[in-house]
Amino acid sequence: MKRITSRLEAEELLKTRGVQPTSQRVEVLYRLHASQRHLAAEDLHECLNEEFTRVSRATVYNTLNLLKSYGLVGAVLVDAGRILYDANTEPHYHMYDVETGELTDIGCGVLPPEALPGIPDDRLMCGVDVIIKVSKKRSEHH
Amino acid sequence: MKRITSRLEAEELLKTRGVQPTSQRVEVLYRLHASQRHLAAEDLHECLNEEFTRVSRATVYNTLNLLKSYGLVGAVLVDAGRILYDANTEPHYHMYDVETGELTDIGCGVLPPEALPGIPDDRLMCGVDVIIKVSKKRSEHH
DNA sequence: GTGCTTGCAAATGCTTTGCACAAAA
DNA sequence: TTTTGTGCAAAGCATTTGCAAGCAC
Repeated sequence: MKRITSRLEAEELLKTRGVQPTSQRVEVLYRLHASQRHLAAEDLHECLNEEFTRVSRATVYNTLNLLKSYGLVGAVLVDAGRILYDANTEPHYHMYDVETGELTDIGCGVLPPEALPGIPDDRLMCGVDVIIKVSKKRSEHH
Repeated sequence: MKRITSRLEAEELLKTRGVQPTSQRVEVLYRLHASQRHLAAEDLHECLNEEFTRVSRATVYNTLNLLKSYGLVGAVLVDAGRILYDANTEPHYHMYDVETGELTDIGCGVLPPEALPGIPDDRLMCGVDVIIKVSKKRSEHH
């Protein structure tokens, strides 16, 4: 995937998609790419206000929703009530470590999304979310 | 999949798994199977109190968590902050209609979970959640 | 000046928790 | 009697929303 490495690139990307590149949007998009990880809105809010920047919580949430609606970021659901955002917008899968909470990308090379089973003719696939849950040892009750 | 069709069967199932079959647990498990759909805790709470039964909200939530921890029900995340429960505990995928919110099971016949890509040697796969998002028409910005 | 953006604080919505009461082992 | 389960109301948390102030074109 093409990862953004500067604020300038982020700005360019926003422009080419017709999104007004405000400083907050540039910053959110840039930081998500820079982090190389999957971040919750709250993580981003913290990390943005650590340094110079000052972006409100509401703007972080709104910006992430906006970016998502333009397909500029991806969203992953692992826990209920917690959205993780992903700079990688190409089709791919996720590996979620149940014990550590670690979330890693897995390329979908060997298993392209088109290979997935039976979508009705009158529907268009508009995304596939795959989360492979793993752990070090099998969890068994008692 | 083996679908439970009576409260007696639900009770038996709980017993065989070592879960004390209280009337509330039997009822929750039975109703989830009977509904043939994916239900949120809130849906179940409503549907349980429509008829004779009287089960508190907390008990519905606690019971669903308990059943899930015993692998007796499955949980599906489509929206953030909303867990849908699934009587079908066999490996399978889900088709989620982005427009209607409809969630349908898809068998994983043509694509067994074991076929999924690169899980590290030191990890055991303990589940795969696949959600295929579909819509009638492709959503595009402007 | 008009229209989009931002920030704050309040509201929302789903889920969890603490604690007292009830039931079962 | 000791353990386990239930119900209520309150708390928790992530996210959304309403509205006023700020910017940009």
